[in-house]
Amino acid sequence: MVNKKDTVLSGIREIARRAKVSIATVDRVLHKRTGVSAKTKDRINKIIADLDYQPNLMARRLASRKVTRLITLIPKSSEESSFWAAPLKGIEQAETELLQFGVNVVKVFFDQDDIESFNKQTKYILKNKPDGVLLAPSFLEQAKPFLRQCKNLKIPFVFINSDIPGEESLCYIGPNLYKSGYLAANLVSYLVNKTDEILLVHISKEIDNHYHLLRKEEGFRAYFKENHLSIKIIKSDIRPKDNHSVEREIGAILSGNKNLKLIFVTNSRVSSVAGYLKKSGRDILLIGYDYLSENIEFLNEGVINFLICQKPVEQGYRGLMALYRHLVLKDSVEQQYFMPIDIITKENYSFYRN
Amino acid sequence: MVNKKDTVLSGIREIARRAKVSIATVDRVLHKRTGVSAKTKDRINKIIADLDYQPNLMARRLASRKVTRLITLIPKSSEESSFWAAPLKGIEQAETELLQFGVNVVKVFFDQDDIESFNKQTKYILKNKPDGVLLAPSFLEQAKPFLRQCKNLKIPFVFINSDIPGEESLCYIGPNLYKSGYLAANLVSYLVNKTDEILLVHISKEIDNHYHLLRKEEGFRAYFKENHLSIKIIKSDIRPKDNHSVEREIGAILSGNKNLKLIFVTNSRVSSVAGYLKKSGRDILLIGYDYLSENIEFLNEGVINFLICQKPVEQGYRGLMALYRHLVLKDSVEQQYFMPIDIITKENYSFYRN
DNA sequence: CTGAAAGCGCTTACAG
DNA sequence: CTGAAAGCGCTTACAG
Repeated sequence: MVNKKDTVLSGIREIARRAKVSIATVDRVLHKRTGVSAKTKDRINKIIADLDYQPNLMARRLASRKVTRLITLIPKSSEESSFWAAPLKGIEQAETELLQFGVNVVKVFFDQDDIESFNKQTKYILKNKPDGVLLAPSFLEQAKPFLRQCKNLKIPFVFINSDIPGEESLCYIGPNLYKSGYLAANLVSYLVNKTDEILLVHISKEIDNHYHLLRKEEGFRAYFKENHLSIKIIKSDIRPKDNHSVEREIGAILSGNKNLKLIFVTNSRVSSVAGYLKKSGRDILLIGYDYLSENIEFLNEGVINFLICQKPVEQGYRGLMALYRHLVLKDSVEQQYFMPIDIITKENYSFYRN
Repeated sequence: MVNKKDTVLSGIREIARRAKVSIATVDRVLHKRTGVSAKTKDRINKIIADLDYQPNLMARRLASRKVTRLITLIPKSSEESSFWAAPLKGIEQAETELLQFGVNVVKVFFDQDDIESFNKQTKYILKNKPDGVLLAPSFLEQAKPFLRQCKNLKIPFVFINSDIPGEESLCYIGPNLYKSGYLAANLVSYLVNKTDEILLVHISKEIDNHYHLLRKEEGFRAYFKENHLSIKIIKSDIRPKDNHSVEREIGAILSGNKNLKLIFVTNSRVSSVAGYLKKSGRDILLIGYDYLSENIEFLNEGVINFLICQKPVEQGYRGLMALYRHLVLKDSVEQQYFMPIDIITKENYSFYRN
C-alpha cells in the first residue's frame, strides 16, 4: 500500500525531501552556516521543528573529520599530597571515553609551591590555542591575566576544585567550601560537649593565597554561631616544611591545652596531625579532608575519625565532559556544579568510589 | 613519496588488505561467525592482534540494524514509600543514553504487597524473551523458578537493591546490607554513652520475607559485639497498616522506656517514627534510611539526625548499563558492585546527588 | 545560493 | 568458504 514515494525517510534526508532541497542545504542550516537564502532557511527550520529532528550523533561523528583540542592544567601530585592524582584519574577516564568522539586532550601540570611553573604552563596553553581549557586556579592573581587572554581568544575554560567567581568561566565544578566547613562543624557538634575546647588547623605554605582554607573556616565558625554553641575554638596556622615540623607545632599546642577534645584540619594534610596523635597516644578526636592512602591508613587505625571527601575523581571527569558538551554537543552546562560532601569513616571507606 | 599502495588504511580495511581477503571475511572472524576456513581465520586473528585493532563503535552501530531488547522489573513506587522512584529514574537515564545504541527498554512493575503481581510480570517477561532482564528480587521464593527459566533460555539477569547469592546473576548492584548496618552502629557509637539504651525498629508488612532488614540488623549488632560495647538494644518489629499504627506502637514502646537515647529504623519508613517524635516532643536521636522527600523534611527539621543512603538512582542506571556492556560491548562485568554507604545530614543533603 | 557525489568504518544480504 | 556492492545518516570538498 505504501509506495516508494510515500515512504518516510529518516533524518536529514526526510527534511530535504519535504523542503525540496538537497541534503547539503539542510546541513548548512543545521550548522548555521552561511550561504542559504533567508527564505529556504526559514522553510527548513520550520520542518526541523515540526519533525523534532534529533541528529544522529554517531553518523555525525563518523562523517566529520573535526577534532576538538582540550588542554588541562592542574597541580602535579606531589610527595606531600597525592590529592591531585584523583582529578587526573577522572580526566583520563573522560579522555578515554571522548577519544571516539574526536576529542584530543593534552595534560599539563604545575607545581603548587612554584608560581613560575604555573605561569610557564599558561603561556604554553596560549601558544597552542586549544578549543577549551580545564584548570585548577590555585594561584588566583596569576590566573587572572591568563583568563583574560582566554576570553579574548574566545577559549572557554572550566574551573575545578576551587572557583574564582566573576571570571566568566563556562562552569565551576567542585566543593562549596563554606558549606563543607559548615558540615564539619555539624559533625563536631555531635562529638563534643558545650564546654569542650577544639582546635582548628590550617596547614599550607601558601595560606594567605589559599582563600580555599579560609572559606572553610568561615563556614565552620558560622555553624556554631548560628546554632548558639559556645564551644571554644583555638586556631593554628602551620606553614610546614615537612610532616616533622607539623608534628612539632601540634605537639607544642597540645601541651599547652590539656583539655582539647577534637582537632579539625582544613585540608588533606590531616595525616601529619594523625602521625603526632598516634605517637603521643593522646585520645583526641580528629576530622580532616580527602581520601588519600595516608589518611585512610589512619582512619583505619582509628586515629582519624572522619574524613570529608568531595569526589576529586569526578571533578576531573565532569570538568572535561562539561567542555565536550559545550563545544561539541552545544548543550548548555550549569554554571556551578557543587560536589556532594561525603562523610567517610572506618566503616564505609572501602565502599567509597569517587 | 608515499604512493597510494603503501598508504595505511584504517580498521577492517587494513586488516583485509594485509590478509588478502575481503572485508566481509574479516567481519566474519571479528564476530566469530562460521564460514571461514581455519587457515584464513588464524591469519586474520594474528593480524588483528598485531594491529591491536579496536573496532569503531560508532560505525558499527550505524551500520547494524540490530536492536537489543531489555526488560526491567522493579516494585512500583507507592504511597507508603517513594523509594522506587529513584531506581526508576536511573533506569530512564540509562534508557535515554542507550537509545542511540540500539537498546530498547521495556519497564514493568509489581506491587511489593502482592506476590501475585510479581508472578504475573515474570510470566510476561518469559513470554517476551528479551535479551536481558534487570530485576529487584524482593520475593525470594517466587523469583527462583523465574530465574531458572531465564537460565534455560540463556537470558542474563542482573539484581539491584537486594541480592540472591548463588543464582548466577550477571551481577548484583546494591548495598552491602551487613556493612550498612555495621556503619549505622559505628555512628551510634559516637552518639550515645556506654550505659544508654537504644531501640532498633523494623517496619514492614513482610518482615519474615525481608532477609534485607535482618541482614542490616546482624551487621548493626555485630559492631557492638566486636567493639565490646554493651549498649542495651531493644528491638521492635512493626507490621503497619499505616503511619498512624506505627506511631501508636512507637508511642507504647517509648512510654515503657523512659531512658531511650536513640532509635535506629532499618529502612526508609523512618519518617513515620519521626512523625511521632515530632508530635510527642521527645528528644531522641533518630537514624534511618533513604533520601525520600518525607525523610528529608524531618532531617531538615532536626527530627531525623542521620539518613543512610545508597544511591538508588545509580543502582538503576548501572544495572541497565551492566546488561548493555555484557550484551553489546561483550565487556566483562564485576559480579558484585556494592554502592557506597552515604551519610546524609541536615547540612549536606542539598548536595547529595544520587 | 544550491546540489551531486564521495566517503567515514562498519554490517548485511546476495551471489557464486 | 569467499567477495562485490549497497547502505547506515551524516559531512565535506567541489562544481556551478
